Amino acid sequence: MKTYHHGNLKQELISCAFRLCEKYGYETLSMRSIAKESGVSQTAPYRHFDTKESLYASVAMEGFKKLSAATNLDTSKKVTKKDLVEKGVNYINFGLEHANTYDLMFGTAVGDFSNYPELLDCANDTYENMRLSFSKLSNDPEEVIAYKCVTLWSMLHGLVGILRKVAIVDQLDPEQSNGPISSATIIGGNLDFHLDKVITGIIQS
Amino acid sequence: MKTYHHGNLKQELISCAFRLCEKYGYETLSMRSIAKESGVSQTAPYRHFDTKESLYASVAMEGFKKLSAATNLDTSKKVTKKDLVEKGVNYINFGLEHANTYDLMFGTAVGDFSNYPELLDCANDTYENMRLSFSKLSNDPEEVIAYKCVTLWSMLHGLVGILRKVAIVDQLDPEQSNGPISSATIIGGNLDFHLDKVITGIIQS
DNA sequence: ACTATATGTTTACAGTGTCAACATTAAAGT
DNA sequence: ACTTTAATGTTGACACTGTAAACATATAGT
Repeated sequence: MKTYHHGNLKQELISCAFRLCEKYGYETLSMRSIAKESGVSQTAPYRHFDTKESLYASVAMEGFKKLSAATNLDTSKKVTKKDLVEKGVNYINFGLEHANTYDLMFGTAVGDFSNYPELLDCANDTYENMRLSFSKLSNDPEEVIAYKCVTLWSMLHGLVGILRKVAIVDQLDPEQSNGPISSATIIGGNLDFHLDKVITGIIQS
Repeated sequence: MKTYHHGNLKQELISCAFRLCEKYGYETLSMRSIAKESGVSQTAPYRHFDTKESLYASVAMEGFKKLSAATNLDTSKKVTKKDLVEKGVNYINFGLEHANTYDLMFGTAVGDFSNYPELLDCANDTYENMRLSFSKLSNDPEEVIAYKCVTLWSMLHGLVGILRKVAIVDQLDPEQSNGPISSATIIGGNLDFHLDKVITGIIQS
């Protein structure tokens, strides 16, 4: 049966947008297409989202929740280097497997997170957990922990970028051995090993 | 005097787009506005660029040229750690000062660089120079050098991201001392120091 | 039951990328 | 030098976009 009021449109729009984003990238998203996909009139979404950006913000938030779920450690228990490496691998994999969503989360689609406090909270959650993890791992003073967090997160975030678009290197000539070496060749099959090395370095720094 | 044929429209369009991109971000760019700004009809750009993306590609290329100019070392001379740090600082500063252009270069605006070989070359130039720099600095085998490059570039690229949008941390509660520490506080005023530490770590790895 | 509010629809507007048809000029071939 | 051709420009059109305004209907609070 079809009612005038949808009942759960907001959530439907978000998950619909999320789905489309994952598949085709956020740049191809349109308010109208999402509305149509949700079986509702073109402008219905505007009862729930002031602007397209605010829809983006909601989708990004979903992304951060999933990212947190994949990377957050249980900081009430003991934390080991191995834990960190494992979660680091998860981070990279999230970035690669949900590339389109990752772009939405870390790109320019949502201009200023502080306009969306809930999004800001979710986004911070990842960092905060990382901070706690590091503080469980050692007795470093606060600034050192912050330094290590920033370093690790930069590393992970940068690596996702490099391994994708910035993997210019791979596009060059993957088989030619005298050219620059493919980052995927180095890292691709050895992500664990690579991250272990990187994280070890950070911990000891 | 005003001639029917512009004479140098292609270059004009690129530099016009570049200017507008720097100021307002690539997302606000439109073919039509660029055409108008260049004093030419709406569809004139299509004589020089098949699609908007291909204009983006040209603008991104300009960006990579400037980035290279700011970061590339003279690899015919001796290379020191200090050189690397200096260029690393330049990289970060480029990312922060030309944030909008940086987004265009490393975001999703240009889907696949391999469709624009010249762009690909320019983009690779940065990495290639970094590779040469590292190889001048030590006698590491090729894979190790590649590893170090990837690590450093990830670090730099990630740091730019973190220090901008991803500086969620800073947006939280900048003055509250028990909250997460501001990445800008840690890094902002001490970029040289931070990078020195990071690069030292990478070199020794 | 009555009213206010939340949630939907229709219609409309200005702006977008891009295509097709046409106009003008510069370049190339004779 | 004259003609043909290709390069470069303009006009007009189309389907699509974000989003505002006016209107319709259902739900919640009194």
